[in-house]
Amino acid sequence: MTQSGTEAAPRRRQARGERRIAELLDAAGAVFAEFGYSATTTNAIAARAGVSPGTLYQYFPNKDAMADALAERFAVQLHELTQLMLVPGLTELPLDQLLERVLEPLYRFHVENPACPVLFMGPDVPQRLADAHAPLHAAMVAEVTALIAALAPQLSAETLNRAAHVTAMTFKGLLPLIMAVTPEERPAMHAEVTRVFLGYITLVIAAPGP
Amino acid sequence: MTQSGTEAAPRRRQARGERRIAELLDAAGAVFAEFGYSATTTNAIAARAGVSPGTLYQYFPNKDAMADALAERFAVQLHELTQLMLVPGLTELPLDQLLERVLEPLYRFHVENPACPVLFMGPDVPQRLADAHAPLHAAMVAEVTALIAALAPQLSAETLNRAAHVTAMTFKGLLPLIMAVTPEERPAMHAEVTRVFLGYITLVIAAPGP
DNA sequence: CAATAATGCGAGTGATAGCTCGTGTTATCT
DNA sequence: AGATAACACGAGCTATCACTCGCATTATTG
Repeated sequence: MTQSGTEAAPRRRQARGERRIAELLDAAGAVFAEFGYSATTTNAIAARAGVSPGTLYQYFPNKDAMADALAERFAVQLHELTQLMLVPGLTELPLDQLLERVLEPLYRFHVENPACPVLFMGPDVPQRLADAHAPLHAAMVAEVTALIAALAPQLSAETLNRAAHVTAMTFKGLLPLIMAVTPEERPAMHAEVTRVFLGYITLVIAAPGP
Repeated sequence: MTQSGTEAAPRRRQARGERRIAELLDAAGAVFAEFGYSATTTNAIAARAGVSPGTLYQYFPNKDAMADALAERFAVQLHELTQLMLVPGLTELPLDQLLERVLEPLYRFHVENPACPVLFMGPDVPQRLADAHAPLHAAMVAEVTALIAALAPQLSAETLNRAAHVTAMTFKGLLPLIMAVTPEERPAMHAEVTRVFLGYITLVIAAPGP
């Protein structure tokens, strides 16, 4: 007990270490996206990052911690993206333009980060990771609920909530389709997918109140 | 070479063996649905079926073969289901009734067979299994294409095809939502999900021709 | 320029899971 | 009944993978 017995080691991190962490997370994202969670080996992540397994374990205590850190990074980025989307007057726009504004950045983010859906929606992620995703999903549903509520004030809270859930899951379900097509086909597919939301939300708005 | 050198062993299977195979596939379905493909252990499947690992390997050469056999069983059942759905005069029905007729059996099948989406859509299934799924998906898209074509004859083949793909993926994406809710909530969720298709197909039909 | 600490390596270790094999049991055939 | 073959067992083999450890290298501190 030289200074403070219970306190953890200070571990002053150098700039090189921070870079390594980012590189390792990038590599983990690439490998998770390609093979899924369970089938991804830590040695493969280390190799993809161009470092040895030992180096990986200097920065992350285990495989789960890598997934957690990556998921946390995605959660932060998605939160920032959402804040940018929700500009005042958004609900004043025509529905098709509103949808375009909301959906386009989300599509782009997931296309650029294919590991995100793997970690948040994969069937073989550890339970704790799925739990960590719950608040993020809940926040997304809450945003959608607020949007639909502004467009269809006559609906009950329960109806709104169900519509928001369905909207969110429709988005998640159609993501693979957008990610799968070639970049040339993407705009057309993107437009077609947006029409799913246009059709559904139109119906929701037109529904009679309680 | 007692009888025929190249011919494989005849292996006359007893009724008990057939039952075991079915039990093992049922158990595999339950465990795959619960843990995903990679995280499922063959010992867990054997334990769930109430037999020893050795017995499992008497009927299946390896884990992949189990998934293949299970997927094949699903494919056959889905094909039969589809044939039952496509009765003459189906496209004469009002759109909401048509959708109900088509979607309800599909929902029920997947709720009763949760391993089906895991094997056909999971991110960690072996490549060969994903390939095996391609023709099934293509058949489904072809059926949907034919249905939409009957409803909207003015559309080009390319437009029809894209709409069918989007419809199929929307279905796949919304499946987890239906499977996740409690049986009491299921009818309401079911109806809400059907509205997604109603809204989208309405838009597709209303689109101008080329 | 030491001294100290962070970074980096990669062969090696322990545990896990797919799979085997020798043996025993049950069913079918003559 | 006896012979043959399918069925069943479960301890154990082997390959794989998450993870470790001792040591070398590079950066920061005084």
